[in-house]
Amino acid sequence: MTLADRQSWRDVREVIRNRILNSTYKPGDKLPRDHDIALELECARSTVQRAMSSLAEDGIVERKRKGGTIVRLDPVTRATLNIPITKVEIEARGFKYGHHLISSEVTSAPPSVAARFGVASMDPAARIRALHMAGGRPYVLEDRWICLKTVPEFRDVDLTYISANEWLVRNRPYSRSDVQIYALPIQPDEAELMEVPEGSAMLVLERTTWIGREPITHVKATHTVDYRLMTSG
Amino acid sequence: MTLADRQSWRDVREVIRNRILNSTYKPGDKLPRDHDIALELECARSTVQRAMSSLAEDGIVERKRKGGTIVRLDPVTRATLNIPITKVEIEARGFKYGHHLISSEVTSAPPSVAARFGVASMDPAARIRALHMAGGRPYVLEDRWICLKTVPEFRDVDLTYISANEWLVRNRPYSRSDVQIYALPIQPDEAELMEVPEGSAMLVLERTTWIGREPITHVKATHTVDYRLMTSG
DNA sequence: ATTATGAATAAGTGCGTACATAATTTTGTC
DNA sequence: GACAAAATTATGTACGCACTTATTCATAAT
Repeated sequence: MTLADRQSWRDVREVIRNRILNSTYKPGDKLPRDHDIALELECARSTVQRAMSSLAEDGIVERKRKGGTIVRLDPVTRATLNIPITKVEIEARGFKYGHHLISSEVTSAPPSVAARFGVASMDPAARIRALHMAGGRPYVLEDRWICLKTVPEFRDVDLTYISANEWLVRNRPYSRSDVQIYALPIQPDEAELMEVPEGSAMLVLERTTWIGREPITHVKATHTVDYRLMTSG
Repeated sequence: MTLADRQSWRDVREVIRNRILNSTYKPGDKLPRDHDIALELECARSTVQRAMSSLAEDGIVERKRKGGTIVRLDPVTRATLNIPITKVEIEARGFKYGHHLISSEVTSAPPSVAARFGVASMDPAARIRALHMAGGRPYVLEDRWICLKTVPEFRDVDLTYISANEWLVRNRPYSRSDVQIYALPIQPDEAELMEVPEGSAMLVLERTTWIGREPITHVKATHTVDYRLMTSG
């Protein structure tokens, strides 16, 4: 199967992907060397290289120096989530954004939070509890810890004007983040804030972010009952 | 800041990323052309190109032909989920995998399912309900629809030996998938199966997969109460 | 039999050039 | 001034070569 003329590395990727899909190459099989595929498809090795590294990124094949390329034995679904700034998300859905500060204090972070950052202590820390509103209705309840050693300027931010969420993302971009997603019955005090029945099943996203090795913030975001995280790709 | 000698495109990416992090380039700013960055960092344009397209994939910058490269105004957190075959996931956690078929029938798929595939009808369809066990305890309850027009061989699969999940992923790789994640209180009949109190908050993953434009399968997977989806990157 | 040593191999990276493609800006025409 | 055509520009892709690096495999030394 020779590709006629003008081709992009995406075409090469499709050819290889199709061979995996139709079992020309089966899970565990070793693929020909980049060089040979290049000869067969009449393109440069660098084009094959680009296609193959894309397939590797997608979790479809595994590549090892000298070992060559093999079709993954245990294919994984790689789904990419886009998590926007809450305000942007709400406005994109056509609702008016609102923000209520529930509490703000400087205190000592519990070990469970420090553990998320992989440090023994992250004191002093700011704890912010806030409610993001969409069209006047509760949308996300966030419980946030901020490492004041890493972000000392945060002490001077007026949270009545801008949410901690937005201030941080606009002023303190992170270099690494970790996300956990789970379901949780809502606590009695939170049920009132979120205007849902006690014990409702809520989707919770916990995000932890670092700049380099320094902790920035850890946030537990509890979403409305009907909230859905979506991916496409 | 000139890079000394041997450098990989990852180094170039880090230089640019750091400039964005420390606000040398601010959200909305236009970056220099690849060519100029290449001159400054003393490398080839193709190296800059590789670094830049990686930053674009990560959602940090946006690139347009002629328009140049700009720092994204609304930074998004791109989190990549790895969703393995359930059996592999359970065994990776050190539990013995078990699989119980609850029901299997050939029927007509409801409109809500067909709608997920973006088709008017996907008949005939197989509906499989099954429970995946980890160390003898319920782990995932799956409610699956399979398009028999796309996957006719599925009629002959003996589901007492292999789960629909595993058979499909090993025999019918997909080319496109869509994932939705949400929280849901468990239904009374499902509570008994999953051995949890009625109304417990469950994490649900719905996955829809296609091969080309043809529907393959849609599955609603309800996870154990303490289940956490994790991402790192 | 076990462990160093080293040759061979296949992917990873870098470079420079050429051309393709899309979008913007300039120019030309009415 | 409005609109279409053409020049310009920055990213996208392709290619071939050279070199690097990790890993395997065969061989030699212990």
